[in-house]
Amino acid sequence: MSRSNPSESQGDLDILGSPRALPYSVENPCAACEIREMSICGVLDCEELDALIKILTRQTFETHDPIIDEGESADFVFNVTGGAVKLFKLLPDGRRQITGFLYEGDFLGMAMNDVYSYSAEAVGDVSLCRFNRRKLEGLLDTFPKLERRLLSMASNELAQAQDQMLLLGRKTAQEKLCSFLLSLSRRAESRGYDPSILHLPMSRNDIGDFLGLTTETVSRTFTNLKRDGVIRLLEGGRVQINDIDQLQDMAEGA
Amino acid sequence: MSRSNPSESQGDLDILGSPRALPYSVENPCAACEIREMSICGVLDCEELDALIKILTRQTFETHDPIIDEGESADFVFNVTGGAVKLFKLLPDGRRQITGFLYEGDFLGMAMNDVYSYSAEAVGDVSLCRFNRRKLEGLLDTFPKLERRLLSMASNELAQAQDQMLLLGRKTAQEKLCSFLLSLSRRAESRGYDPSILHLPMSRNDIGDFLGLTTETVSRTFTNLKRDGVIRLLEGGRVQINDIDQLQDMAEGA
DNA sequence: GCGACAGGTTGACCTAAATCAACGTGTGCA
DNA sequence: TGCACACGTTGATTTAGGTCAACCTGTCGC
Repeated sequence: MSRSNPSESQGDLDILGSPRALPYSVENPCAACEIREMSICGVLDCEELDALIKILTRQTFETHDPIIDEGESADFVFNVTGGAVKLFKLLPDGRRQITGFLYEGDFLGMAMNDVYSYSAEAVGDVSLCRFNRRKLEGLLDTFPKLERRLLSMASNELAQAQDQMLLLGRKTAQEKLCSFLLSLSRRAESRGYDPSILHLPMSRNDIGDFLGLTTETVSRTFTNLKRDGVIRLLEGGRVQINDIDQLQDMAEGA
Repeated sequence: MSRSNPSESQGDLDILGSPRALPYSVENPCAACEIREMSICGVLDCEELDALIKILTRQTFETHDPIIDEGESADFVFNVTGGAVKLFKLLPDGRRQITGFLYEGDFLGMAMNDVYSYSAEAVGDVSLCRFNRRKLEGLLDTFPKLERRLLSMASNELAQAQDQMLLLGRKTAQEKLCSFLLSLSRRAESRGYDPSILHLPMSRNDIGDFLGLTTETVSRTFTNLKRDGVIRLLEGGRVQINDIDQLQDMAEGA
């Protein structure tokens, strides 16, 4: 797929409803959306979803496709429905800081003014729901609980950002990598997956740019953790954690 | 003043109103509050402020007084009305990351769940308005514009946090310090002060813990900037910026 | 008036992580 | 079939910033 032309399909053309009489209108794919409960849409009920779907477009992206570019007019916000997305900021000479990875259910577009304050790119195959930002803001007046949900998401993101500052400013390479693996483990657990088997769709370079390290240091630190029996590298970019409590201690230098 | 007993005065006992017939109720000190416009209270009008003042307590603190402690039950949120506050997180071995400095007009308590996710301490003399969190949350239903304001503040804080991640993860000591001075300059300008004269109420050690550096490196970097004619150190912990454009370039490695 | 102490600066030296470099390995395309 | 390229690993060397130590200044309490 071309970088400049991700596939789009208008939500209201994308009729996937089953013939059974669902409690939702069959024209609304949101009703059947598997990740709805963990995303912003989770606070809305059936008829409210109809309002949401009118302002939504579905999109898909492949590895390295740009999703938004820092500095562009911030006309859209997104809901990740599948795959992983990286958010990053660049310095003029090309140094890059990844400020976060988003996975299914995550909302993209929280921290922004008129213009995107960071860029976003697909890590592997990604599917999104795209919303016109002005129209979504209009819905906030109609559905106060949507606003409440956004506020609580922003609050969580802020707490996460503070943890990341502690990591970037004060942790060693090993503590950084352990913290990263631990956060993936916690996320897996909260989504009902096995917390000891992690999927790492991103490259070593991406991990480095997230943790404030180089590719080489990330690779060496993985090797050390493997050697010390803390983790095992499985095929397919997966990692097995042998002792989560130990990892927790190592993440805090305890 | 004792660390454990900051002075308190109930807002509704603190009658400061002038005898003139103000458009506000004279019993409400918020009406005359100089920093109201830049804080959350700025969105409320006179009678709405009356609801706010019922749930507010004024407090003052001195240097090094703790204001909140990470892990404590998050029962209160605060509005800084004077002085500076530092927010920080600690690792078990004492390493510290300051995640932000708050000044007058700033809101303290955005990113939190049941429990404070960071600590806060006074930098110099501080005055605050303290709100019962549950009661303030109750007001959000009554005044939707208060909620909108909080969301936009959270959004700004998030953007700031992302800038700080770029700084901590990818900038050199000199770029870090220049970025810090530049952000103080921008804040001064936005508040109507001279952007080339900065007040630094915090210690070199605090600056180091904010920028992910040691005291010594901060001190040496100040010396270098002075030597290169970028800044001048004035008495009273103030700093004069000689060329803001140059500082801007140095902050981004351009 | 002075002794203790906190904060700041500077110097000498050290080290964690960066840089530079070589080399695998897998995958997709000619 | 093979070769170009992206990605990962490992080794040798460098370096930015940390650590350790000395010293200076101002100030606060006695």
